[in-house]
Amino acid sequence: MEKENVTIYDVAREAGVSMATVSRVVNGNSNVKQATKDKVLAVIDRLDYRPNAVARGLASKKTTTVGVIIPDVTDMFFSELARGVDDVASMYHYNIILANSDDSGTKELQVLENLLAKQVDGIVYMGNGLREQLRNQFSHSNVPIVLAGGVDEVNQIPTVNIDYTAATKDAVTKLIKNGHTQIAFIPGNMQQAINQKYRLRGYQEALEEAGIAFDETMVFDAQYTYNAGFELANELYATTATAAFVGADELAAGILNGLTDRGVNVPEDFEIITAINTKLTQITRPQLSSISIPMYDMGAVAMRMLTKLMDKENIENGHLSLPYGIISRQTTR
Amino acid sequence: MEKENVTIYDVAREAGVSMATVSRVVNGNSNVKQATKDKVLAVIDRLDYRPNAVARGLASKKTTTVGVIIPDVTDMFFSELARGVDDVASMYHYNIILANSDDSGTKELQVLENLLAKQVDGIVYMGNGLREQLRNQFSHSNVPIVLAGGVDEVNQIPTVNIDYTAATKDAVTKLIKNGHTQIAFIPGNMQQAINQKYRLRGYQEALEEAGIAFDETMVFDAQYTYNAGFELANELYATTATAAFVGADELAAGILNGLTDRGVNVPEDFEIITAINTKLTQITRPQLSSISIPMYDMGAVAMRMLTKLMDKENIENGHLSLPYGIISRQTTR
DNA sequence: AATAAAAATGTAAACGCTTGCAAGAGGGTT
DNA sequence: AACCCTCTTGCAAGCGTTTACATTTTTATT
Repeated sequence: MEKENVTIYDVAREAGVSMATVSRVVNGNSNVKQATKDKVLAVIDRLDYRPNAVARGLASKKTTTVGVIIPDVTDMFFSELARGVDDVASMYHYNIILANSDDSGTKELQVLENLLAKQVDGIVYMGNGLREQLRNQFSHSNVPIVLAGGVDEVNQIPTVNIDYTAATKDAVTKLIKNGHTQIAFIPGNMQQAINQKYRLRGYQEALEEAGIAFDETMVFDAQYTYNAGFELANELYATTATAAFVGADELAAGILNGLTDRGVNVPEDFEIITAINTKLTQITRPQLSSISIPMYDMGAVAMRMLTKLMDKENIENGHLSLPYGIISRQTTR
Repeated sequence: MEKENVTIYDVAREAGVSMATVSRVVNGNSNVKQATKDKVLAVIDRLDYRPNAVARGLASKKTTTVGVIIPDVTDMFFSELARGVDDVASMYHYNIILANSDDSGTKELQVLENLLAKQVDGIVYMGNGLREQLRNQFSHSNVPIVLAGGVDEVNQIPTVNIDYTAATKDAVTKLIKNGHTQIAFIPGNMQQAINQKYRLRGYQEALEEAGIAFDETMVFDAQYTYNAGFELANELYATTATAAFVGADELAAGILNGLTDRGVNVPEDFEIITAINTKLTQITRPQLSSISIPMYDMGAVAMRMLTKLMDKENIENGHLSLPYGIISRQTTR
C-alpha cells in the first residue's frame, strides 16, 4: 500500500539512462532513440511512475491549470458555462480550479489572489460585470484572462458573450409586434452593467423604434430568484403592463407562476419573454418563450480563446459575440 | 507592468534576514521576534510579495488543493453538493479542482490519474456508485477520499449521504397511505447501485409492509432527463399505475407535464413524489412533492470530513447519514 | 578511413519554498 | 564568572522536474 513515491530518478536508474532522457520521453519531447524510448516506457509502466505535476510546475513555470471565477456553480446559466469551459480545458489537458465568488467584490479579489498564488496559467472570469479593482489586479498580473458571458464596459479584456443589447431589442420588439405598448423591463439586478447599460439600451431602442415613449415606472429591479419573481408578480399585477421582458429564467418562472396564481392568463392577458434559455423554459407551464443563448458554447469558446492566449498565439478578435436566437414557446402569442 | 516575480529571497535580502525567517513569518509559524516580523511584513507589503504555492507544494508536500470528481456540474443535485464542498473548502483554505466525469468509468479513471499527478491533498468523489476499478485506484493511493451523496456498497470508503432506502420507503409508504396499490417505481438509471439496491429495497419494503405484492412491470428504467420523463408519461399512461415514485426532479417534471398534457389530473388521478428537492419542485405546476435532501450540507459535511482525514485526525464515524424529510406539495394529496 | 554534421544522451543548474539542525543572543542561577 | 536555558535566527539540504549546454554516438559524405 505504501507506494513510496517513485520519482523520475528511480526510473532513470532502472532504465539505465539519465533523468533528462526520462523527462524527454515523458514529455514526448525532442528526439529520443526508439529503443531507448521503449526501454524507458517499460520501466515507467513497471514502476507505475506518475510524473509529479507540482515539481513540473515549478521547473517549467506552467501548471496546466486554469482558474475559473464563477458567481455561483448552482446557477444554471453559469454552471452551463463552466461545463463548456471544463470540457475544452480537459481537451487541451488543463484542469480547472473552480472558485465561487458570489459576485462579491471582496471575495473575487481574494479568490484571484489565491489563483495567482497557485500559479494558474490562465483565468476565465464569469460575472455580470468587471469591477474596477478587479480589472486593476488583472492588468497588474501577466496571466491571460478571458471573460465569459459577461461584459467589459471598456472592452479591455478578451470577452465572449452575445450582443445583449441586440438580443434584448429583438425580444422587446417581438412583444411590441404582438401589440404591446406597456412592457415591463425586469432584467434582474439593475446595478449590473449588463442590465443597466446593455439590456436597458436594447429595451429603449426597441421602444424608440416603435415610437413608444420610455416609461421609467416600467423598469423593475429584482433579485435573480424564483421567489423574487413570485412576489414581483403582485406588483406587476397592479400596473398597466401587459407584457414583460425578464432577465433570467428563474425570475421569469416566479413571475409566471405568480401571475397565473392571481388568475392572469399567460399569454392571453400577459406575455412574457425571458433572456436565457435554460431547461426551465420547457418545464414551466406554459413554457417560457426566450432568447436562446449558447451558454455551453460561450464557455467552450472562452476557454479555447484562453488556450490561445496562453500559447501566446495571436488572437484575431478578442471580443466575440456568439449568435443567439429567439424561441417562441407558450408565454408569447 | 512586468512584475518580475519577487521571491522569498528578495524579501529576505531587503529585510536583512534569512529566507528561513521570511518563511516563518509567512507561515505565521513558530517564534519570530515581533520586531523582525513587523520588518518582514513591511517589506512583503512594499514588494507586493506573493508566496508561490507551487514551490510551497513541492517543498512541503501539501498543495492545499482537493480534487472534486463530479458527474456533471450542470446537474442541479451535484452542483448543489459542489457548492457545499467549495464553501467549506475555502473556509479551510483549500481550493478545489473540479473535474466532470459524466459518470463514465474511463473518464473517472483518467480524471483520478490527473488529480493524483497534481498532488491533491484529498478527493471528494461524487457519483452514483463506486466502480470496482476506481475503488482499486483509490486504495492504491494514500490520498484521503470521501464519497459525497453516493453509496459505497461495501462500506469501505468514508461517505456522507442520506438513508436512501428509508427515504424511498417513507415516500412510497405515503403513497400507499393515500390508497394506491399500483405504484410505479421510476428511480432513473437502474444500473446504478443507488437505485438497483438501495431505493428498490425501500420500495419493496414499503410494499411488503402494506401487504402489496411486488410487481416487476411497475419498475421503469429511465434516463435522468426531462424528455425521458415526458416520453415515459405515455408508457405510464398505458399501465394501471395510479402513482409514481420518481428518482429525480427533472425526470419527474417530464412525467408530470407529459401526463398533464394527456389530460391526466395530478394529483387527483395520479400522484407523484420525487426523490430530490431542487428548485424545480416549486416551479412545476402543480408543485412536486418530494423527499428533501440536504444537498448543500452533504457536500459541506463531506468536505469537512475530508479536512479531518487530511489532518490525520480520527474520524469517529466514517459513514454519515444526514437527516431527510418529506415535503408534501401539490402532486400528492 | 577521415571528417563533418546530425542525433542522442548526459550534466548540472535552476525553479521558490520548507524545515531539521546548528548556532547566536540574552537572561537567570549559583 | 561559569553554566544552562530559552528564544531567535541562519544554514543548507532537499522537494521532483525541466532545460541550457556539453558530450558522446551515429550516420552521411567524400
